[in-house]
Amino acid sequence: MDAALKALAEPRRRAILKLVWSQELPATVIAEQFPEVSRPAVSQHLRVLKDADLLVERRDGTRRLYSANTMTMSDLRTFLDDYWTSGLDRLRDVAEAAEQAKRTVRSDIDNHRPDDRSGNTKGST
Amino acid sequence: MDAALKALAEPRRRAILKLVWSQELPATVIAEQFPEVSRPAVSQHLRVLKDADLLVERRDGTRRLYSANTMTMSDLRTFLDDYWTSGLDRLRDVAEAAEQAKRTVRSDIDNHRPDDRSGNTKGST
DNA sequence: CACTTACGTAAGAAGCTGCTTACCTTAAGT
DNA sequence: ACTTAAGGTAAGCAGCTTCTTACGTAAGTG
Repeated sequence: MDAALKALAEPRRRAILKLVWSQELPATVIAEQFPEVSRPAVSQHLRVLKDADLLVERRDGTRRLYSANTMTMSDLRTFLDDYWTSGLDRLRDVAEAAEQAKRTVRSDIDNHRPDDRSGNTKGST
Repeated sequence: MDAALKALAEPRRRAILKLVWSQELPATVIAEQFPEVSRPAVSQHLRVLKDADLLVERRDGTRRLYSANTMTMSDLRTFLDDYWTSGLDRLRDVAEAAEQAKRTVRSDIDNHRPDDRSGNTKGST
């Protein structure tokens, strides 16, 4: 799912996916829609999309027919939906931490530095 | 909108966004949830999210309170939805091109090379 | 006013991405 | 068998991302 989002972040890949959204197309034809870049470039995009499960490849002789895996798209929608609604519990936790931080700074600095998140106080020189 | 997708492609940014999904949090508290990376790193992520309009920043004294702009998220959902359903017309075009390509190759090669999309047939040595 | 907290920005290192050219393989045609 | 079409893979490069450290600045506190 993570891969799908990353794949879609690339405009060219979105364009490719759009192309094969409603029907199968052979790699060459897809590549021809993008005269800006070389065929191998498109081929690589196709691989990324396929790896992200957004594309399905079907062999026909020497040709590779690609078509969008629309299911992954709807899965993605669900995923995003889920993503934000989930984990609201631990947020409560964080919210409290925020409040705490606000009122305990004075006493907090007494034993540790909130800003110094890394433990290495490496003395330069 | 493009920016929003790119911003969400980064796992860390998704995590940050999730954190401020239901309430405002000051930058420091957000940063504290990610001990893996430095505070500036988180600050930079916050900027990207803000630029993508996924975050809203509010000043309170020396603090910056961040909260998710949920509207952008729903806009994004709409955008994605739209994206795939739109442009189905020109696809018809491409589909036909595909068929054409299939049956006119023989005569097509007679006047041009389909694979040689770049015009430079630079003779090496 | 001095000090500290909160937080952004600058500059540079390291790694990832997308592109290109060159090459290789597989399936058809003849 | 030879040739061509289709298309993936390899290697390398340029540019973008992400991270780090160091620094700068605005707002409170004594």
